[in-house]
Amino acid sequence: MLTLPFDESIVMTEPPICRKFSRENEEAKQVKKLESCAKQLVSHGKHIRKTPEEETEQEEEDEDREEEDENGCQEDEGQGKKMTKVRQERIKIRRVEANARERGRMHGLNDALDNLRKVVPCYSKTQKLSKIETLRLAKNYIWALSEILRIGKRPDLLTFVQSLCKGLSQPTTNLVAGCLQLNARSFLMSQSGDTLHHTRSPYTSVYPPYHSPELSTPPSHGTLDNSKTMKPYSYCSAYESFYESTSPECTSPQFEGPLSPPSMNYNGIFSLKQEEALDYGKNYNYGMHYCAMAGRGPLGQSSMFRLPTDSHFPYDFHLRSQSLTMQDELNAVFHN
DNA sequence: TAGGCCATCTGGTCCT
DNA sequence: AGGACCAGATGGCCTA
Repeated sequence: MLTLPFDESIVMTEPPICRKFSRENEEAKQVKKLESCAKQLVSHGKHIRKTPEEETEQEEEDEDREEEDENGCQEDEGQGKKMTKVRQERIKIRRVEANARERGRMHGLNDALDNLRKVVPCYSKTQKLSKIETLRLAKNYIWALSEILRIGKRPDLLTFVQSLCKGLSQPTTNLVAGCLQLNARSFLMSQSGDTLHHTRSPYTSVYPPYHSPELSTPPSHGTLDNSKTMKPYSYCSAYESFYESTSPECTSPQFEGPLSPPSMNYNGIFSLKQEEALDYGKNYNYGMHYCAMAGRGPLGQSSMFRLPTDSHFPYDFHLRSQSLTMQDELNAVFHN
């Protein structure tokens, strides 16, 4: 399905993700503490037995093992108390070790999730998608790309975004939308200010890197620059380019700081969640509204989705009057 | 303050 | 026996 070559070893061999938060530092401390505790317990329980009492315990333990071998169920009779003590200690040791392993396993799982976050079309180091939303978005992304391969044709912009956001929570839908838009801005800014004449199709910023000759290699999972390499993901570049020159006041911030997901009117411009797929005729209007507003938000990202549906978009007439031309241009760009 | 998200602990189960 | 995996319980943190 997904033909993008993906070398898991690249992911797996990358250095452990630097844990930035104090809580994680505390966690690391706790891990070390517990591990040292476990080692102490292990060494105490298995190796360091120099006192006569401990040697006695060891002997009794060995005897008990022999007795268990012979009589199976006599462990609690006779010298059961000391045995229980030793066994309880061993059980504690195993429990501590198992806890450490479980922590490590969950950290591995989280690292894998972090890697997954980096390859879905919405990535921020500072505001991560939740685990469940990451999985949902990844599933949608895979599905959408599979559909592209199956159909052999690039879908309509909004159809693609709808696919991405299907089943996501409203905040995540907002986040993805905002992320795409902001990334588009970053992408445009990186084009040396030449926002109207891309040297490559905006599709290269939307679809996986293998669609772009310049990005023909899989994302480098092992570098610290993943956010930069993934930033170009955007489906809105083409739309934005139409407004860039006429909206000098709109300078979307880089998608780095804590991103407060734009509040979105559910019935409004970018209402994607749990709705039936819009037909292509509607897509245009939705796309225009969304992107126009995204570019025109007087307060930047946080306001880009807030206009109610019945409010008059200031450039509505402009859009309508140019709709056909722009649609043609968009089609030319997106269906290159 | 309630709810969401998360990390951790824990016991059970399965596999080697 | 021991490790991996899983799911439930619990408590902390954060945000609306």
